[in-house]
Amino acid sequence: MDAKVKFNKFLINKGLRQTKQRDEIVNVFLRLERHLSTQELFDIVRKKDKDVGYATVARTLKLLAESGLCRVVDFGDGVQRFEHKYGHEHHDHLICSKCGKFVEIYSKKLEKLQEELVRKHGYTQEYHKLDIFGICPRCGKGKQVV
Amino acid sequence: MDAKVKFNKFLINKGLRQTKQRDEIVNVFLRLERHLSTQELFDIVRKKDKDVGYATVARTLKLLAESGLCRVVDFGDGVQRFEHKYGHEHHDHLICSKCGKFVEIYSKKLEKLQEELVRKHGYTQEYHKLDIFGICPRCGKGKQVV
DNA sequence: GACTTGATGATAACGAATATCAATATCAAA
DNA sequence: TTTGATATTGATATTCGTTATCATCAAGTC
Repeated sequence: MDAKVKFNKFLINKGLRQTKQRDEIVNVFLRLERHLSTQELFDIVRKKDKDVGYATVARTLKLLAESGLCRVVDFGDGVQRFEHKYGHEHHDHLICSKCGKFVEIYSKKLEKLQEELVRKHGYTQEYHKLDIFGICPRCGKGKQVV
Repeated sequence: MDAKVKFNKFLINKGLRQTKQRDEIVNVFLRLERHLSTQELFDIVRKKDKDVGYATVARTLKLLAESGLCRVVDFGDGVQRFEHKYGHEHHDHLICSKCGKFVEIYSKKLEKLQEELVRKHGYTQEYHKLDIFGICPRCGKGKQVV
């Protein structure tokens, strides 16, 4: 199912309305394949349409998360960022602590191990969040031979 | 080396001073083997001594983190919490998303796998943070048979 | 004991997320 | 199509944890 369709179904299911602003915001978000903060998305949307407020962008991102189209990522800098989720494989992040550049990482083995650990403690996993911080090749160049 | 001694060495190394307030705050923190927010630690310290301000507790926790005695944990609720690090094995967290109860988890295999992943991308790992959210046995009881 | 300079406490400033509210738009029903 | 109940909106106020400010105080050196 198309992501946009899924969102609209979500709205109807919740008794919410489809509006011009929500359409615009969701369209822009879905088109951009990257992590965005509320402010960043607001700035982009605002360039096309002066009639969209910050609050509406924030509210719509919340709805997008609720609907399963995106998820919140929090690298601990106090800013919530949102990334695509629907139609995207789960992944974790490897973040350069110097320049902030990150890559998405995934390992089936890792996931399985985590699941095992959870079961061992009697928990039922809902989701997890693995952020690895390190130095990227570019930032580490010339620093050491390892 | 005793944790307290290590902290005092850290202070001297940085050209900082040992004060009554820092002593008190560090003592209380080291005695309590649990995660604490600035506010929580402040409340506890304040009960013993009315002459310690919130700002000093916040500043001291920052120093404790810098000195390697504690680390910041952030479960994404907007509050920084601090946990012991010195003399404690590295571990990750398995958190109940219903009641907030958590257990510390550790797996050597998991750590190794992560290290491999990092190397594969040409990064040099500094640290990582794995939080798994799920339902704890108590909260999940009677809900489903799985 | 005096002096240099870091430390302190109270509180202001900050920043992001969220709440508020009057005006407006949606959409189902008439 | 018009209407009306109510969800939505934009601007902004509020909230809340963290951080900065600054006059006063105290640690540690001489």
